[in-house]
Amino acid sequence: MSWTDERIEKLTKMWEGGATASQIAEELGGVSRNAVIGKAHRLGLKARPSPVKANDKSEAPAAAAAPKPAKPAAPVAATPVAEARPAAPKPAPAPAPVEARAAPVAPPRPAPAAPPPPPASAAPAAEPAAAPTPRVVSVGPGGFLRQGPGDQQAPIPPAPPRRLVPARPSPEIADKTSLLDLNDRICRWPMGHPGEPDFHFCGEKVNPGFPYCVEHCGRAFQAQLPRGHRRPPPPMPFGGPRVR
DNA sequence: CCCTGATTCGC
DNA sequence: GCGAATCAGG
Repeated sequence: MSWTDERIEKLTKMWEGGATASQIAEELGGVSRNAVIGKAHRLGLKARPSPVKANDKSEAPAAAAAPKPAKPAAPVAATPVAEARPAAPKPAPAPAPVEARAAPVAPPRPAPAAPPPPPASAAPAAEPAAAPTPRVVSVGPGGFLRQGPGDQQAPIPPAPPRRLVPARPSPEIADKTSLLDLNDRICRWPMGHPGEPDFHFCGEKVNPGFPYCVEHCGRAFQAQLPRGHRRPPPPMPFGGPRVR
């Protein structure tokens, strides 16, 4: 396989869209993950959080004078990854006292409405939230509170009168198409994000011969328009790369 | 182990 | 330019 313009374009779009090299390689076909990464680098589109290069070294005056010119990362439009890296003042990581919060009894059902996607940077301003009385509290089955190490609360609270029952699907998704409901005849277009309480599938009758309904076939399979008058890419399944 | 991206280096 | 091999963190 060679890097045709179309393949390069697809690689670029997916890379900037946050797809992993493996996903891109699988999508393109005929190339390995390494090939995708290598090509991406040669194309100059780098700048993505690497698990191995997550460290930002603060001035390495020693022999580590990196000869790398540190490519300006090009005008990468919108990197969905929060890349807040001041790299300058790195105060000692606040030795946060044992993070402990008094865990309230978790409500057994999720919030009724799907939580809106969190902003790009989840918690930029680290809230102090210094609990004046750090206590280790955990919640055991049934919702009772376990005692913490320094916690000398006399008697063990009475056993919860409730008995544990299997979790039930929340009413929000009770009548929606779940993974187990999928078959060859219903549209498996994902709605929402996997893992979220109301994640489900489209569930419409499929466009015969396709895995999706007519509407979603239109999203999944698009005619390749001549260069120049292409429409902007439609939203990716799952709503695109997750913003964490 | 799996995954990830980065880098190297022979081709 | 290409990509397998390798590295290294999560």
